[in-house]
Amino acid sequence: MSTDKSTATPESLNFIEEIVEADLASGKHRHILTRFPPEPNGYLHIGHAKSICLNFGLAQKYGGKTNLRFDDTNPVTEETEYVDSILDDVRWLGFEPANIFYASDYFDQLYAWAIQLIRDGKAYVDFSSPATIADMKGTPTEPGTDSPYRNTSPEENLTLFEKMKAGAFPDGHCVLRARIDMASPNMHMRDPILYRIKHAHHHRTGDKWNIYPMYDWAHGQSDCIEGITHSICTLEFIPHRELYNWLIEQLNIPAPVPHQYEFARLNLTYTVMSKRKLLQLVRENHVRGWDDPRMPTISAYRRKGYTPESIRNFAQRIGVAKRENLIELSLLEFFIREDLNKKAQRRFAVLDPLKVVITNYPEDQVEWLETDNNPEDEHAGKRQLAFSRELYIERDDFMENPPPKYFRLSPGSMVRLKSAFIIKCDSVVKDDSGNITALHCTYFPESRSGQDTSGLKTQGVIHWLSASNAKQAEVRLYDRLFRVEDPAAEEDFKQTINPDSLHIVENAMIEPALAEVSTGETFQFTRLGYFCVDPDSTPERIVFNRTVTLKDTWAKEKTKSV
RNA sequence: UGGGCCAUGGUGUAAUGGUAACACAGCAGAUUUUGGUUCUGUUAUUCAGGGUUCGAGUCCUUGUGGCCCAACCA
Repeated sequence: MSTDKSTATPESLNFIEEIVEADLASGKHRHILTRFPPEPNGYLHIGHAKSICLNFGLAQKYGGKTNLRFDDTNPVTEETEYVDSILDDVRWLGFEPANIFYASDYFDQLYAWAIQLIRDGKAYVDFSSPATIADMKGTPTEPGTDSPYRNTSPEENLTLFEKMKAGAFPDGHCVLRARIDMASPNMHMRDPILYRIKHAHHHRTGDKWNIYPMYDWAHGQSDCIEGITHSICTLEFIPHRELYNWLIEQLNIPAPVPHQYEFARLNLTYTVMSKRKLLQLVRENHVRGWDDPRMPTISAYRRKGYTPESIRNFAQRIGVAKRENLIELSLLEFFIREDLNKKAQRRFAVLDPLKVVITNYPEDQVEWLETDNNPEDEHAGKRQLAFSRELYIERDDFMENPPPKYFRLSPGSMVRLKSAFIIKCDSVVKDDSGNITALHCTYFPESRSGQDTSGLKTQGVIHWLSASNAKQAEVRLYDRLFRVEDPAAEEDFKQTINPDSLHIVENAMIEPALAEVSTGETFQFTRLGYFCVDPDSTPERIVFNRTVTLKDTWAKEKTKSV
């Protein structure tokens, strides 16, 4: 459904769309081909979602295609488990790659090209130690120095490289370097390493290779092989672009060659996004796994109850630019509320039950009252709610000494039980320690929802459950994982972990209608928030995750008065 | 401090030399049998100095500030 707004306002393009349109208009490219190139060494996060939406979105908008390419050039960090999860996540977001490729598909071609470079005197085998190579690299303000191996003849280099490939040398014994410029102001041009020796098992090529290409010697070349037109990556790769272009030039690839463009990665408040930090959270058990709903991974958002639409809308809204940014989490939450408000059926659940006895209601009577499944969706239908003498309400929907503007129950006050009756609180029942254990109320039979002739008015409307009909469930309430807006900026981000990021309600009360649900189903618990059925659920025990709370202006009001 | 990238409300993103706009957040109100939703109103922005121009967020220049680059990671 396209709104008038999107078509009426003149369309503004992000800088990459402008480039694409210019390239299409000039005839440089007839079709575009983008790629999403994750390294399969971890789970995808919301920052990757931005890149996925950008790359696939561009292709959809301009009639092109997008490849998924696993950048698997480092066998010691990469695993098939990650490959599978990445593909799942891309598809869940709603995108289907035109092709699924692996950088390792191109190892033979890369090797052949390396030989070409050596023959042309543009690459050499260096036996210097890692420390020596680092020393010779110089510093950003001082030029580097030439390696003693820099002028080895192409013939000898060919032999040496052959031996590297054949496994004649142990790990780290030597490397293949491009012969460029040890005095370049760009550190990446100071004879970068192209191949290193790793006698490691690769998740796809097995034990075939003893040498593996570095990122710079795989990425642009893979782009060439696939015919990528626009190779889009994040800002920190800007210094690599000169090398990206240089390596392509040396290979005499026919035009048009791919071009690298860079955009600013996504940062979210109260979130860390680096794979290293996320891995740490998992390894050190600060969370229950990669898909723990407190994580910013795509699989975690899915488990938490986020929809693909909400994430795509979010990605669209935050835009694409080259400026460092820190997006407020509230924007992401806005999009999931917006989506779920239209889609999620409403149900009653009481997380912290307080018993209410309707003293003027017959002991054994149960009546069924009708309520909307979703007031935002006329096609969502209705359901029946059991009403009886003993009910549960939310404990914080009652206050013995209410502050001003408190619309809920308090001694002597009245409140509407949603879709049911108005009740009045007559007395409070306490145990020996003074804890409130129940409320005695009376109801007004003529105030029945939809046929109210009582003439009574209440400001407050609360949800409730018939005690004898309610079932139990586990409900997991999540809060932000970090206490500070930008945990990555801290000396130690783990010091800012929020100790209360997970609150488990073992015995929440739910409508009987919620007893039969399946994993992934999403509901709005009226007045509480959106909740999603967790895969930990069993037929005996349903587990819900809170996706996001509802906006709560009363909570805000409370903090104001304090 | 060698090189590079960037600078617009609280947060993001537009405005392509011609009235600084959109979304979120905030605030106020209306509606509401969810303190939800919806609707209305509202606060608040061009890093600084100089220059070009009838006119500059935009072009030039000098500063300032932030980020990136010295992994056999990607």
